Amino acid sequence: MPELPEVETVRRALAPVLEQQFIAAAFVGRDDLRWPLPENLAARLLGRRFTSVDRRGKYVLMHLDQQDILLLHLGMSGSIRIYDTPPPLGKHDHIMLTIAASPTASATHYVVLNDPRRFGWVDVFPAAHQDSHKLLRHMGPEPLGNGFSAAHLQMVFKGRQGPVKNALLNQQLIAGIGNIYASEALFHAGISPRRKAATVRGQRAERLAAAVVKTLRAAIEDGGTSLRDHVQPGGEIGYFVQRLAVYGRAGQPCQTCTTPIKMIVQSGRSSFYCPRCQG
DNA sequence: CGGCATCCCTGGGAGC
DNA sequence: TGCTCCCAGGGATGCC
Repeated sequence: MPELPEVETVRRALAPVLEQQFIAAAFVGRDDLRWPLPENLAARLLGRRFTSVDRRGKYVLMHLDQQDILLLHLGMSGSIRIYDTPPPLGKHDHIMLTIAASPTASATHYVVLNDPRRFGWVDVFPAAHQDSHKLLRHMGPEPLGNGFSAAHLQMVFKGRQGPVKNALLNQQLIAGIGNIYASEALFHAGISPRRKAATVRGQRAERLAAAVVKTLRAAIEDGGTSLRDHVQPGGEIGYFVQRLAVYGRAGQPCQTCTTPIKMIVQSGRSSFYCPRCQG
């Protein structure tokens, strides 16, 4: 599922359910997802209190008492569901946290991580290590934060001979953009996905930066994009799928000029664009 | 360092 | 209906 907007919908759903609440029970159904889970994960989580729920790129960072962070990445097929009664666990429900107002109070919520392909991952580490964490330390700025601008894009694209589409997917340059929103942002900026990243400067960089921000914000408003796996934690689908201009629309008319949308493969991933508007 | 191919894994849909 | 094949929103890794 999950690019920045989908992960943000997860964060927004989790925050009010978790903050200042305790883990009264923890079920961990296997010892690895993409990588081995932290040893004794269930025991380490039991009795802990959540302080706040943040997001960084495509990661959810759940802050725990004792200055720890519970990190979650949903990979390609992961989803979080929140229930108020104990749900039956399915084959791919790997982790369930029982949430309560105190470690021994009766449950208020059940938070379940489902991930059929198991490309997701989970870690627990001291908050002090966040900046040095292997998976976080090289991540680029948040596109919806203060560190992102056309000037930033131009700077990180400088010298890059590869296509701008690939550069947008590079989490070290900008955090949180995945295959859907890379195509969408490029369409809204009127830039071909094949254009060499280094040539996105000046007005083009301005248009792209603005399109990235606008596209991501609109998708968050709609609860993300549901193609096959993504559901919001309350079970709602993400409605941005109805607003996709090019992604998944090969052969359909461009909404601006009616030219058929084209699909190409770049570094093994599909890209969609209008050959006329994004010449 | 940049760029590309490969790999991890399961399930859904297309095509026969 | 049932089988096979291909594809999928992620990123680490290793090779050139």
